[in-house]
Amino acid sequence: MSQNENKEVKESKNFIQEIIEGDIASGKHEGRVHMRFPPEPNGYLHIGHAKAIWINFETAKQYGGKTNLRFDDTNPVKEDVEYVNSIKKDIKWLGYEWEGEALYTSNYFPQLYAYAEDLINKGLAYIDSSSPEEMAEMKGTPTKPGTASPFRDRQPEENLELFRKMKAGEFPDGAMVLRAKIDMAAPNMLMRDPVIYRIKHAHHHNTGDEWCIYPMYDFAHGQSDSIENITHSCCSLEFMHHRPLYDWFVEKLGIFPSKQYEFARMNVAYMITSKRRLLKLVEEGLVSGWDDPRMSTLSGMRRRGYLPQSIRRFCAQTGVQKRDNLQEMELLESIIRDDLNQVATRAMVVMDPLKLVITNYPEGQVENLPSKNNPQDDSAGEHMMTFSREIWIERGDFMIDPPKKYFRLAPDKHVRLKGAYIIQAEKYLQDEAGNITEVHCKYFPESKSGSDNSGIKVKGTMHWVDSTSGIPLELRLYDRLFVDPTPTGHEEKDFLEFFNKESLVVNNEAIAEAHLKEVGEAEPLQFMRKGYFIKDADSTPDKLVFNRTVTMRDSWAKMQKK
RNA sequence: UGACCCAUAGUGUAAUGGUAACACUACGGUUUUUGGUACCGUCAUUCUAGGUUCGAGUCCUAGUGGGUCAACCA
Repeated sequence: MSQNENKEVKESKNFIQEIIEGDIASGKHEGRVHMRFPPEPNGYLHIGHAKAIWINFETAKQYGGKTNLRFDDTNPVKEDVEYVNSIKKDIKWLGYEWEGEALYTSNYFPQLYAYAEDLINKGLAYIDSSSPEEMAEMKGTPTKPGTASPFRDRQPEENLELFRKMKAGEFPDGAMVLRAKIDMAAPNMLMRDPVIYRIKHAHHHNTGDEWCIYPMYDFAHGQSDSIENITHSCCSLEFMHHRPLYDWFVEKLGIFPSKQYEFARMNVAYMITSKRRLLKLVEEGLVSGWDDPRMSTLSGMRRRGYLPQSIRRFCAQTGVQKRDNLQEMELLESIIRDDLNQVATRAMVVMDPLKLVITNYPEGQVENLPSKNNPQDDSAGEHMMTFSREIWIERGDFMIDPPKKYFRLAPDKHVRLKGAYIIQAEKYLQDEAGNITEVHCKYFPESKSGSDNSGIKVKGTMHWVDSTSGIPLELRLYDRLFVDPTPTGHEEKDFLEFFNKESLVVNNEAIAEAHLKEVGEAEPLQFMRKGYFIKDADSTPDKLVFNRTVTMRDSWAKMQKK
């Protein structure tokens, strides 16, 4: 756990913690706390899942409890081992360890089948041979009660026989279903005799071809919680209406009484988490894949250079409650910058190079200057940079006719080259089009960084790269994927209309100090005055590629806009 | 024209019947060899109307507003 996580101790309790503390106080389950994270292996984990993972694992940990990882794999046509593996990888990356081995709802199919027969024998479930259309018709509407299926009064013996034949594979998909017999007039639509088993002659990623009938979510989830002796089953708000059903099965089956609690899922501005829409971005080639650094997936954020502890801190700071919420990106970015600031190795990279000649620096001379790896942390050490007569500076750092409060280089102005000398601009060269091609300066030898006795005071300090050792770079500059905070919140418009065409800008002009040749793939970097970056796996020995994680805060740019 | 859930600064989260707090954002300032970092300051009488109480953001009632529910998905 990071320093930053520890320094933000939260004393106030969320509603789930209060429930748990109440349960512990009353001696429920002997004070045991056992939770679970139950993803369906049908896609990649995203920022919304991170919140659910955080709630379950952190809360259990806080009360000395355990958290299971259970793959809720009751629908064979949607699921795949590829997703199982990526989900495990992402949870570990986030920094969590589940209790024992990963579990699968599909491993409980025999038990769930037995529960179903039990319900049939108790006269609480029946085989309905109606078509899906007929069933929908008889379901009613929220304001109009449903009507009973003509098969609702089938006797247990017949139901059992049909159910066994279903299991034996004697019927085609869709021929019939098993329904719980509850109340066709219930105000809660889910209590109007929900389907609990359906026929699917499909290959399952875990059970293969062993089964051709599969339980529905409602007949699997609560029971699986119960089988695992889960004490607190936390899920998002949209499952609220399922709770009465969850409790009904627990009661009628007489099994361990797990309890379900619902929290509001976390929404983040400018991000989408709908699997369908994320897939569309991938399919239409608007992003490079599920791990594109702009994606809200954990794999995308990892590649972007977000630290797992930053995501954890974000989850902690956004809280747990039952109201709809839209978190601002500014909070996430502020946390990411804060964490990266502590650990990122500093380097100098010029993104838009302009040649600068130091006219009074001896031709052919090259000196080595030390550069701190991290001013926040002396133990991070330092590395060497070369300095010579010709260096690269940022084009935006020189102006012929600067505005007020411009602290950078301009004719006759002084400025410090970070870690090197103070220079003063003397003249500049232009091409026919009027573009500045070169700036000529003089330097003050006695102003050397660390031993400055020049007495010159400067307002600005600039980054630079030496021409004798600088290396070319590819920079991938990422921005938010959408130009609207809620791209899916406009009924009239498709979310793709809000796609940010500038969400990726590739820069192939950048020149970096040679030290970057030595950095590893997971090493967070700060390109001074430019932002935080991370080396991308697309890098080759000839061409290093870096992803921009987040820009620096830039109060000058903000001032300029006004 | 049903049921259920929700309502506190721009955003998000606290305040457990007793002085509305914290973070982010925004704005202003100090420090600084990153216009970064760090630090200081400014910004709400809690959706509305009644009620209970010595006292209500908190409890009750009624409105208003938002969300969710009619897959052989999870």
